Amino acid sequence: MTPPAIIWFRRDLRLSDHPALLAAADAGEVLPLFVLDDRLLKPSGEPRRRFLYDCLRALDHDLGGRLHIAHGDPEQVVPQVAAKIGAGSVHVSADTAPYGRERDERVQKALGDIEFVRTGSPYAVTPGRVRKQDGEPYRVFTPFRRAWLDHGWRQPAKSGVDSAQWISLKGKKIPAAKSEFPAGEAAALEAWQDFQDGPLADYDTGRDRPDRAGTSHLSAYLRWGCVHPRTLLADLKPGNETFRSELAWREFYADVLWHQPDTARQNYDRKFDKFQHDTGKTAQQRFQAWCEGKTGYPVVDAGMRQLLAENWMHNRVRMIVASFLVKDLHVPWWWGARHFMRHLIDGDLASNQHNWQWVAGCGTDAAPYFRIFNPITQGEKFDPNGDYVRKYVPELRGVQGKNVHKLDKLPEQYPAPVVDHAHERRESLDRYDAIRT
DNA sequence: TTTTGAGTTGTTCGA
DNA sequence: GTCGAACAACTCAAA
Repeated sequence: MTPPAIIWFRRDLRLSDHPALLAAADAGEVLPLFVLDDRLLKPSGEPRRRFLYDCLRALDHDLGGRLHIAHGDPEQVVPQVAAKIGAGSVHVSADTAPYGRERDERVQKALGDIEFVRTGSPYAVTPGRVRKQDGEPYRVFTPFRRAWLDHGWRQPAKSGVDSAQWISLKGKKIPAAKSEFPAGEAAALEAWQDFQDGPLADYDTGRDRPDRAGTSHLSAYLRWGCVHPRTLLADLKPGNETFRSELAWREFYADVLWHQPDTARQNYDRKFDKFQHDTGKTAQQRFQAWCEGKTGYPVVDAGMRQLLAENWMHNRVRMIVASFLVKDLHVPWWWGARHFMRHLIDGDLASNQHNWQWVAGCGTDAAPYFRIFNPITQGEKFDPNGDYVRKYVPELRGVQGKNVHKLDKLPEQYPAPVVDHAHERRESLDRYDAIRT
C-alpha cells in the first residue's frame, strides 16, 4: 500500500487547476495541510491576515472540513505531521519569494527521507525560466514579455481529486476573521466571470478610471492562489492584450525578485543608493499626512483613504499617491512600500516593491527620470467628474463636479496642500540630476 | 563587436 | 481646448 501524501498549501488556496495537488493525489491518499507561520503572519498586516483566514475557511469548506491547520515553524511542523500519518511525500507549489525559498530549503532538509516535491508555482511561467539568449535575466519589461509569450505555459489542469482520497487529522481552528472581500476559490472565479462579462471589453481605457469598476479586482485572489493566472490566460481572447500584459508584469516582477531577492529592500539600480531623501521631522509629519489622506491634494487623499477604508486601492491611484510620496515629499520609496504592505489586502512583495521602485525611478524601467505625476492633472484626467474624490473625502462632498480638483475651490475644513507641487517637482529633478553618472 | 531601435502608465510649453 | 514637440540622453536587447 502506498503511503499517504501531504499537500502543503501556501499561496495556492484552490482545488482546481492545481498541478501539485494532482501530483500528490497521484500517489494515493492525501492530507491537506496549512501551516500558520508567525514569521509570515506577523508582518502581514491585519487586513491580509483576515483575508487569508477567510480563504482558509473557504478551502476547508471545499474540502468537506478536512483541511488540517497547524501553527508553528514549518521546519518543525511539517515533518511532525508527516511522521504522524506516515507520509511518503510532501507536495507543494513552489514559493519563489525570498522567505519562501529559504524556508522550503530548511523544510526539505528537515524532512530527511520523506520526499519534498515542487510542482508548478503561482505563475504561468516559473520565475527564472525566461532568459535572454546569453542566459541572463531580462531587465526590461517588453522584451521579457515577448520571450515569456514565446516560452508559453501548459493548459489548465482539468481533473480534480476524488473525495474518497482525502484524509483528515484533528488540528487547530482557523482564527476568526471577516474580510471586506469575499474570499476563496469560488469568489475568485465569480470575480473573473464578472470581469469578463463586463469591464474586460473596455479594459484599455476603463482600467484607468478609479471612479468606475474598470479593473479586474483579482489581485487578492492571485496573491493567495485562489485562482491561477494560467486559468485566466486560457480564457483570454485575441483582443485582451492589455490585460494579458498586466499578468505579464506580475510575472516579470516575480522573475526580477527571484534573480535578485535583495531588491525587496534595496534599490534595483544601485546608483540610487546615493539619492538624497528627506527623513527628518518634517518629512515624518508629511509622511503621516500622506498615510492619513490629509495632504491637501484631493486625488491623493482619496486614494489613501480608500486604502484605509477598503484595504485596496485602484491601480492608477496607487501610481499617483506613490509618485506624490516619492517625488513631492522626497520620502524613501520603502516607507511607502511598507505602508502599502501593511494595509493592502493584495500586498505581494514582488509586485509591490518593484512597482514602488518603478515609480521612484530606481527600478527596472530605463525610461526618463523626469516622469513625475502631476496630482492635479492626473485627478482631472482620470476622475473627470470628481466622483472618486467625493466618495472617499467627505469634506469635499459639497464641491460640485470637477471643481474638487481645483485647489482654490476647496472648503476651509479641507487640509491646505502640504507642499507646492511645482516647487517639489523642480526639487526632485535637481536631486535626480545629482546622481546622474 | 558594433550598431540600431526601443523603452507602461508623463508634463509642460507654445502654437 | 487641443496638439505636437521637447524634455535629455541612458540602458537594454538583439541583429
